[in-house]
Amino acid sequence: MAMTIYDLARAAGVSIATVSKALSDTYAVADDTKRRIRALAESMDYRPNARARSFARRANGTILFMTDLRRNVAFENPHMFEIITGAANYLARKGYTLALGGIAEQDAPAAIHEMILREQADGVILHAGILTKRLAALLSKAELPCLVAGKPGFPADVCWIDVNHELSGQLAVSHLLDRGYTRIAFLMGLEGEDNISESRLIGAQHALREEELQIEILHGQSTYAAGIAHTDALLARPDPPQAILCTNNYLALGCLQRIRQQHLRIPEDIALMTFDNYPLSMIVSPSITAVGLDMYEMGWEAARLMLRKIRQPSLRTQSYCTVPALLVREST
Amino acid sequence: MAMTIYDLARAAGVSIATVSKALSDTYAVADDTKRRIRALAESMDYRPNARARSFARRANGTILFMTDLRRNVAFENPHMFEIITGAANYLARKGYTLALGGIAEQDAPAAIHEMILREQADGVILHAGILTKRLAALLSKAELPCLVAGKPGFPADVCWIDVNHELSGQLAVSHLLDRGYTRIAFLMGLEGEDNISESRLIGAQHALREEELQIEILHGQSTYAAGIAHTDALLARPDPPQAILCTNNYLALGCLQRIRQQHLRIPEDIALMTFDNYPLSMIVSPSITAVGLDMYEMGWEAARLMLRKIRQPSLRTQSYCTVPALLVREST
DNA sequence: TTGTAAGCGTTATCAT
DNA sequence: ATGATAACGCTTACAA
Repeated sequence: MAMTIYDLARAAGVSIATVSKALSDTYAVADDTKRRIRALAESMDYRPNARARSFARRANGTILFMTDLRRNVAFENPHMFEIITGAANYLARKGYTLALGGIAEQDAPAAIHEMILREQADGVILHAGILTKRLAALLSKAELPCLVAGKPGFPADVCWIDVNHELSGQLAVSHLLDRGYTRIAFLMGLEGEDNISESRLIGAQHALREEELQIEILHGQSTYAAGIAHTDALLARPDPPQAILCTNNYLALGCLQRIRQQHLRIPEDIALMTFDNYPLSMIVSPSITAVGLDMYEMGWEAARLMLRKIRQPSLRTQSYCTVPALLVREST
Repeated sequence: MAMTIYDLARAAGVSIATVSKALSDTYAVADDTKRRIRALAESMDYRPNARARSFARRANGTILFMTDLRRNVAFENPHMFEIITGAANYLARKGYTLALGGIAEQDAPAAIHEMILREQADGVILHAGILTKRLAALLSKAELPCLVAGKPGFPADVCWIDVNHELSGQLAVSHLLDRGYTRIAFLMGLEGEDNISESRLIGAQHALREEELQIEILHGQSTYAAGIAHTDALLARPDPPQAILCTNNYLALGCLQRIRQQHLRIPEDIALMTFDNYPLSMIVSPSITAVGLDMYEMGWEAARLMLRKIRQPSLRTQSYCTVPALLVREST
C-alpha cells in the first residue's frame, strides 16, 4: 500500500492538517515546519494521492478537449493536434491534465451533457468542428467553463479563440505589394464553403484598397489538381498575374509544379505565396513564402484562457485571436 | 449542488447501497428494483460523480499517453497523433479516458515516477520516442500497467506494440516483383540511424532472396531534396533501375518530380513506390503505390492491450505487431 | 501556529 | 435481496 498523509504526519510528528497545509501552500504554516515537512515528504517519496485530492477539492485538474476523432484525422488535420499540443503543454505547466475526448458532431450534445453531470472535467475546450447551434445553446446554460477552439461558423453566445485570418490576408498581400507585385491572383476554396478563405480575402482586399488595386479571385477545390488547373488557366492568358497566392499548400504545390514545367522562374517570372506553413511550403524547391498559422500558440492561449475562466467564472471574453507570422522564403 | 446518490436513494425508497449496486451491475439486485432505480436515475438525470467514484474504486479510468510534445510535432509526426486517436477512441468506447502528457525525453523518468506516486492514471502508454534504458528499468519495477507504442530502439524488458515493418518491406518488394520489376532501388535513411528503414530492408531482401535478386540501397536524408539527388544519380546510369522504392513520401515526391522533368513515363518507363500513405502519395499525379501504416489500428490495439493488462496484471505479452496494407495506385 | 473533526460521494463488506 | 456502515485520503472550517 502506498504511503498516505497519515504516515507522513506521524513521521513528522504533526497532524495531517499541518501536512496538508505545508504541502499545498495555501494556509499559514511556520516556515521551518513547512521546510521540515517538505524535506521529509521528498525523502520519503510521499505525494498526495491524486484521486483523493480531486475528491476533496471537488476538482480533478482535468480539461477535456472534445473533437471529432475519426480515423486519418491526424493526417488530414494536423493543425488540430497542434492546438491540442499547445493546450496540453500549457496545462501541464500549470499542474493540469488534458484529456482527449473524441466524439462525432451528432453525439456531442449528449456526451457533453453526460460529462457535465458526472463532473468529469473542470472545463471543456471544444473544437469548432463539432459545435452546432444546439450544442452552443446547451453550453451557454451550463455552468461548466467552456471555450471553443476556432471561430464558430454561426453567431453564437460562446467564448471562442482563433487565428486572425483577416490579418493573415492583409499580411500576405502587403508583402506581395512590398515586393512590387500588383497583379495578384488568389486561389481559394469553393464559393460559400470556405469561411477561412473568405476571411483572408477580406484582409487581402483591405490591403489592396489603399493602393486602389484589385485581386483576381479563383474559386475551386483546395487540391493539388486544382492548383495545376488554375495555373494552366492563368498562364495561358495574355496578361498573366505577377503573383499567385494560394489558400493552402496543396494548391501551391500544384502551382509550383506547373510553373516549373513551363520553365518559368520563381520568383523572377512569377511569384508564389501560400497561406499556412504546412505541410510543404518549407521543403519544396524553391521554398514558398507563407503566412504561418501558429496553432500551437492558439492551443496554448486557449488553455490559458480556460484556466482564467476557472479561477474567475464571471469572465466573459467573447473572442481572442492569435497573430499570424510572415515567413519570407525563395518564392517571392 | 448536483444530485447525489442519497437523493436518488430517497426518491426510490431504497438505501444508497442498493442504488450503487443497481447502477454498477456488479452485485445481485432484484431485477425489477434494478429497472426501477435505473429508470428513475435516467428521469432525474442522475449520474454517479466521477471524482467520488474514482476515489472509492481506487482507479480513475484514465490512461496516460506520454510522449514528447514539442511545437510543430503534429506536422512533423502526424503518425503519433493517429496512434493517439486510435487509442482515445478505443478507451472512450470502454468508458476510459485518454490523458495526454507531454514530456521531453530527459524529464520522462522523473515525470513517470511522480505520476506513479500520485496514482494519476490506471496505466501508461509511452511513445517509444521518449523511452530510454533508464526509463525502461524504472518501468519494469513499477507495478503500474505500462506499454510502449513503437518498438524500443534497444533490447528492453517492456511490453511494446508496433507496425510490422519487416512485413511491410516484404509486401512492397513482392508487389514490385509481381509487376515484373526486378532491378529495384531502395532509397532509405541515413546509415545506422533509421531502424524503421533497416527493418523494411530486411523484409525486402527476404522477398528478393527467393528470386535470387539483389536490391540496390541508397542511404541519405529522407527529404525531398535527397529524392531529387538520388533520382538524378540513378537516371544518369547506363542501366537505371526499373523501380524506385522510397522509405517516405518526401523522398518519393522528389523522385516523382525529377522523373517527370526527364519526361519519363510512370510506370511505363520507371515505377515508383513508397512506404507510408501520408502525406502525399494519394494526392500527387500520378498517385503513388504505397504500403500504408495503420497507426490508428496500432493505437486502438495498444489501448486494448492496456485494458487487458489492467484486468489481468500477470499478462506478459512482450510484443504485438499490426499488419500493413498494400495500396496499389498509378505509379506501379 | 497547530490540531480536531467534519465533510467530499461513492464502493464494498458484512449483517440482516 | 437489501441495508447499515466503514472505508477511501485528502481539504478546510473552526477550535484551541
